[in-house]
Amino acid sequence: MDIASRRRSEIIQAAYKVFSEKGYHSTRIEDIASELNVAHGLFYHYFQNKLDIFSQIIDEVIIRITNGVITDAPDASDTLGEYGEQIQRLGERLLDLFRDDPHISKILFYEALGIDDRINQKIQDAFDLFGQYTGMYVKNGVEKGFLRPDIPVRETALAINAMTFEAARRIAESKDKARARKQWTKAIMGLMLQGMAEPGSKPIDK
Amino acid sequence: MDIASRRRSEIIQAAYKVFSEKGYHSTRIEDIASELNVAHGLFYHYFQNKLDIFSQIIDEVIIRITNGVITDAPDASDTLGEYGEQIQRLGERLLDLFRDDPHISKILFYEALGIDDRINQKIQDAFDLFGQYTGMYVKNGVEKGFLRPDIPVRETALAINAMTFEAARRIAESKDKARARKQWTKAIMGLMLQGMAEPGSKPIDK
Amino acid sequence: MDIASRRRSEIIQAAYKVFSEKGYHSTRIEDIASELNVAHGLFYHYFQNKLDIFSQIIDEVIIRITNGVITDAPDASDTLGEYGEQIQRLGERLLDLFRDDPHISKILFYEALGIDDRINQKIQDAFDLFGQYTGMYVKNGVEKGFLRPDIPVRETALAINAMTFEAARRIAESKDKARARKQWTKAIMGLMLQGMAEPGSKPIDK
Amino acid sequence: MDIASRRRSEIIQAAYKVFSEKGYHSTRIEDIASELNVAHGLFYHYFQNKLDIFSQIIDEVIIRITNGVITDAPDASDTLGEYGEQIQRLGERLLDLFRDDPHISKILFYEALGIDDRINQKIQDAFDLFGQYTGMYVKNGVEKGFLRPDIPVRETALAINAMTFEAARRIAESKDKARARKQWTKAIMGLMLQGMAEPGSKPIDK
DNA sequence: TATGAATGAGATTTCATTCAT
DNA sequence: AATGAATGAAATCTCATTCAT
Repeated sequence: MDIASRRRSEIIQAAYKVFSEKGYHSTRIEDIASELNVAHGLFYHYFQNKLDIFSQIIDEVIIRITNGVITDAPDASDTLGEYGEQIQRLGERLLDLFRDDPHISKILFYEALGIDDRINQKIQDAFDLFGQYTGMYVKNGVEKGFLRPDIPVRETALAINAMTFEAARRIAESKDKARARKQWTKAIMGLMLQGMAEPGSKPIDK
Repeated sequence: MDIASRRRSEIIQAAYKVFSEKGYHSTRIEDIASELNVAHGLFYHYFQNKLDIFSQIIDEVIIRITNGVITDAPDASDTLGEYGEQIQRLGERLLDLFRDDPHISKILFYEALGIDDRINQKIQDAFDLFGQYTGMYVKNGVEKGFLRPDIPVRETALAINAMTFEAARRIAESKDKARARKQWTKAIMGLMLQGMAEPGSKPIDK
Repeated sequence: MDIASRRRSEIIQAAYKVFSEKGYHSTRIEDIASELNVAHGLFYHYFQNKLDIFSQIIDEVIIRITNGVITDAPDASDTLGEYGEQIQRLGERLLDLFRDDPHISKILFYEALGIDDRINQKIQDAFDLFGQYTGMYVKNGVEKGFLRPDIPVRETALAINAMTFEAARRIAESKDKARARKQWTKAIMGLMLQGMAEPGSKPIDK
Repeated sequence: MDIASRRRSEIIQAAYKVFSEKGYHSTRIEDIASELNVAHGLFYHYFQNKLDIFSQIIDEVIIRITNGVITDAPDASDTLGEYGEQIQRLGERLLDLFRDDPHISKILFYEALGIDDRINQKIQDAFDLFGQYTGMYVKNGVEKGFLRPDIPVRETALAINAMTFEAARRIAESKDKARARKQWTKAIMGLMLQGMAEPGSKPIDK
């Protein structure tokens, strides 16, 4: 890797840290530069402007999540049991990502929105993509017959993701992360596989 | 209502609109003032500064949601059937709120975070409160015996809320809102009451 | 005194107080008005603008000092003894004025200068007038033969005044005002009548 | 001297000039900048804000006076004659300072007071220090026996300083500065060493 | 590649003053 | 006479961006 590329990623690293700590608007180019003990003018040798680097950082974060999470083939499971294992692995990988990089949560959920329409769209697109991916799992389960056929696939997938991201955010902020993770996994897996109802209790027919 | 109070709410209305459209940082005091055809100096007769009014708007939004949603006694249901109805009413009221005021979604989910730590905290607190409220429903169900006793109450409650707010946001952005709402309701109610599993399919024991 | 005149002097009183406490630039018209529990718009029924009232206050202060101090005929004393008594009475009257109104010192020495050229000039003129008045005493003493004939009258008079105003300012700020006043009187009278030299000590001839 | 330091002192020089001409409040940052044909934003690279630079200027002025005036050892004189010479040198050095820099008088006596409490205090402290210094001279004279033992040291010292600063101010404003200086020196030295009384005239006993 | 001095647009905020009621 | 809502000029300060070195 040449010097320029190294510098470039150093700046990205520094910016990533500062953005996630202070937020986009409170971060001055100077803050990023002084994080590296470098003149702030140098910044503009590597990036167009402030939004440019932020946008790239968001891209990277999204790619990181995408690559980290999307690995299994969604049609690999043939039984509810396999499905459960598969979906849990999926969630675990996501939680690992957030655990290993505490900035991800802050920048993605708190600092990235409301800055720029294109960034909003990017994030929106990413969540849509995750939704589609989760949706493929659900669809597979329905087609294979181990998930209810009347499930609204897209909305259910997005709901699962919403729960999962909420879990990631909450675990990141919790004291006892190990315990929080266990509880959240149980809660989400429970809702997905069984629902909350005590077997035997019957809802009224509608 | 005297002139001052009227002006005050006019300014809040205008600010609410502009903030939700342009976001906090892109909104200039001038934008709010010119929305009312008023000198921008007038703003400072009624509010300390830009953050002050934004903070008050967030307060109002939170109060509106709280009042709109929290009405039923969480221990009113005695059967899974009643519980289902009750929880659905709850969700419907929330969706009504978001449907009736399109700005609410934009300002709450896209523009409010990352502006100021106190605002972040306020929103965090509100979501925690909603979580506790939902948690009381779940707890009631567990105690009455129609919900599984091994549910992690707090996390499940937060998961339910996460799904519900995701639904609200998605419906607000959807074209066919009526249909979206129906699908989302079905998805969430399905996850909560039944889970996704096709009855008969058995997960592996763990 | 009619209502209008009463209001007018109420406002002057309030303004005098606030100006002397906060200084000209830090005083808002609102501060003056709220001191009287009156709408700030009312101010402009009685005064042209902020500088107008400040200028009038300075006028009043100067008149007060002038009237309070300038009473004796400067040529009334015929001996050094009478002169000493006369000049001491003069100083005492000035110190009384400053003692009875603690604001005078603050507004005159700390807050009035550097606001406006015309105000500077006014104060300058007043001090010149006091200098001329003191100068008449000195001149009388020289002419009557009990003061040294080689005294530079104008400068000596201004020097005496400078000491006296310094005394006034310092006494106003001192804890034990009675003692401070005694010491200052002794110091100034001593310099004027005797100088500091121990009789017997002779300066080198020049 | 590097570019930054040079610029820094250029700005101080320009500010010093403009402040002394227009006063603190009438001086806009823009005025200082345009004095140097420089963008006003540059100001903020070198100084925190307007008060910051003014405060530094006052510091410098005080240091300049202190260094320029306080040089002799106050206990160096053993006779009234030596004392007279010493004290005159002291005054001359002060007058030289004010003569060589016409701004000093304007900024110190007209523009610096009433701006900010900390600045007021600074000036107050400086005058107190000068008072103590002069007081050491007086004390030395009393101890050596060539000054009257009943002199109130502190007040007399402050009175001497008050006269001297009044002299400095008046000379700065006079047309014929050389003559004014001669007269003032004579007046002050006369008061200090001899008093005004014609030898032979006796004050009444008290 | 690196520096950091310099620029200047732009936003917030203050508050003296006006004026309709 | 009294009110206080409304105006808008003006000033401070910030900081992304440029560019000469």
